[in-house]
Amino acid sequence: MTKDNGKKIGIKDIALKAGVSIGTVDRVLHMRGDVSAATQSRVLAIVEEYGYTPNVIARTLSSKKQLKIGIVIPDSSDRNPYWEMPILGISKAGGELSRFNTGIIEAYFDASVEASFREAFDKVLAQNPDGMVLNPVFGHNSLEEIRQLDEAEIPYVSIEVNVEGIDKLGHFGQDAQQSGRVAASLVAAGVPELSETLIIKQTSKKIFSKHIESRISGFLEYFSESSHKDTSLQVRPVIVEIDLSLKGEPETTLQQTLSQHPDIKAVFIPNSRAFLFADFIEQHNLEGYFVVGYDIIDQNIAHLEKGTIAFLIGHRPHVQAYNAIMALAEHLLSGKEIPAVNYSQIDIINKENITYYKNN
Amino acid sequence: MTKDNGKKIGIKDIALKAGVSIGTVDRVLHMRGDVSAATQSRVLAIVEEYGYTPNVIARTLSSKKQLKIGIVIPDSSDRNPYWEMPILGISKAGGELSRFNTGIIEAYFDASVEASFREAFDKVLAQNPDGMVLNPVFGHNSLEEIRQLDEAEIPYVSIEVNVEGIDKLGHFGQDAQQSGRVAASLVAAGVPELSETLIIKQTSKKIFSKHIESRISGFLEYFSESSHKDTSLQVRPVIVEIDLSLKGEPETTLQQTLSQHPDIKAVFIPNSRAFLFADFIEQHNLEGYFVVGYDIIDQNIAHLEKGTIAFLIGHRPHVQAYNAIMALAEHLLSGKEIPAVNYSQIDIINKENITYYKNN
DNA sequence: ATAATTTCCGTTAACGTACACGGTAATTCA
DNA sequence: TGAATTACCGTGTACGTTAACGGAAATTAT
Repeated sequence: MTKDNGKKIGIKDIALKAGVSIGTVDRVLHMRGDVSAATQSRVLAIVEEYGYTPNVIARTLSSKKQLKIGIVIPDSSDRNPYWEMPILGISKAGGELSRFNTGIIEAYFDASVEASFREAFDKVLAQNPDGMVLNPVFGHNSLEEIRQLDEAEIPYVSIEVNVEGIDKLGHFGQDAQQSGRVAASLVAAGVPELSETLIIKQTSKKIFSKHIESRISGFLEYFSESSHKDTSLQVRPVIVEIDLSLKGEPETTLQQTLSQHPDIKAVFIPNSRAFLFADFIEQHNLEGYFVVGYDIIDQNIAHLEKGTIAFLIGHRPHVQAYNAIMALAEHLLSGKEIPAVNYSQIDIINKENITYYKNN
Repeated sequence: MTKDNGKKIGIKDIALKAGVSIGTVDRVLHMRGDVSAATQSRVLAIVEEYGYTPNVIARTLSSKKQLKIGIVIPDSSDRNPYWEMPILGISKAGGELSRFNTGIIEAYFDASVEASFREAFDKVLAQNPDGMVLNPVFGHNSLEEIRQLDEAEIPYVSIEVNVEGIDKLGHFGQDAQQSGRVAASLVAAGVPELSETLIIKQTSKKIFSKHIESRISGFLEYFSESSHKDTSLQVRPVIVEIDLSLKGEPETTLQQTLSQHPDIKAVFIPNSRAFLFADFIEQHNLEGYFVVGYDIIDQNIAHLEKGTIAFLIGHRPHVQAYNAIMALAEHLLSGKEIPAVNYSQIDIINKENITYYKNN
């Protein structure tokens, strides 16, 4: 299709071939008008034929205005330490992009207060970003804000939460269902005589936590499959919901549940709070629970190293954020397409390989 | 230390502050001489004071000569499909670096023929690379070649095999000992009543396979630790060595070993040939072996999905190659330091999470 | 003392792109 | 028909750096 005779073609070459000046080529390339239909098509034909792509380096050097990428994600100062992770990816991306004269505008919101999302969103939008990265934890409730981007023709990508029906360039997240299956496979391999399995959910009306449900669904799906039918009969999920905002929780519910279900051997916690259960069994000197949780945060790491948690599932939130930003930047800088769905890897982590997952 | 009043300083600003022309600044920056000691120190003082770092973008655009990074690694057309993996990382790095006007010169050698290393090495060296990435599988036997780099003052990094005593900028590899421990931890968790464990080595006199030994060492170490003393008594490693170049192997040795040791439940294969054992037990309709192997190559993936292999350990050879090249490029382009040792993550892979490890 | 070198340094043209600014035709208006 | 638009396009400068070129001053040689 495109001619690939060695060198890549430049705006100057196009001008030469089309018999016009580089100014004219620039005008058609940027659709700034003032070009006759004839020359325009002539230039475009050459662009097409030689597969011209702008030299990002030269463009960066020339362009005085810096590209701005806005980011709206939950605050890590929140009680949930999970939100610290994407920030690492943001810094990394910011560092690499700074030399391309593109800056990052970040604003954080309280994931438990819906109004704070709008606030952070507007704050970023006010600075006229050229593109945005969102973690729309409130899902469809934030549609009104997101629509503004469509109107202003600001391209955006989402991370973590995939909201259907919005006009995003792409989504960067996890395959939650599959990660539940991974957790299940570890339980299946690690607990020889499976009986009751405890699954702990967290009550939270606000946040869009579809992926928590998907993880559980994947977990149960695994055992319901033909190849594990023999074990599935014995899995007997015990699903409890705990409202951490209540005083005395999770103590009360855990104590009650464990005494009522003495056969529980495996515990699956489909969110980043596995350490709470681990804290509990540690304080009560309980043993013999095979605990599988999510996310590489300090509290979980500590228990992994002590052996209270057997496995953690990770999905690289920092890489998700990094990839989202870089993909958006590449799109903005050189028009590269972004795949609709970008799932990150599902990592299996235990005491022995945690070391190399810690700081990146 | 360095002044950070907003804008980053440029060569022009330095010239202004020092009361000289940009030509002079450029001369001291590049140590091209023809500058009096007085002005030189004056310029350097300002460079120091304002923490000047060259603009890589402008440099790339200006510099007519392209940077060349040489790569010498084993050939993937060899019988060992493992060597295909780093190549993926090389292509990725090559793509990203092409816009910085830096090219990659690759040469492959036969990992079973020592002379071929010298050949590939010389081929790359003849093209005067500005830096090199080596996989010195023959270890100290290649010292003679590597010394040439020191003499020619060509910086280099190593991947996979860490040869002591050479003046490399850094090494990109795996913590083989620790990955053996990871394998052991999976066996410990997955096989309830451990007894004899088969460890299969491959005879090979040529290649520098220290890491294979380290993997085994890590594997055994895990069970010998206090916390697993109870099980360790039963692990009883059965280590066999197979020479694949012999006719009838590995069939003969495997058949013999398995019949002699009926108690074997777990099999640890510290190289990428786990699929050979899996092929064997599949053909003979054997069951009940918990197989842990290395490397995400097609043959292993197939068995992972069928269940013949329980777990694979991965260490991202493509990322290693990618990181090595990028670090070297950053060093060459902007003088960034390279850590002495860079270990990649140790991935635990089973049937459920293999999907997202396949194509990257 | 004059010529021939050195030593030291400034000027300038790239690199590929962006964009403001003029300028020349063709067209329309009076 | 002459003036005022409009449509279209070229020129020039800038971005930060590299590096060739050349020129003035200082030094050495004759």
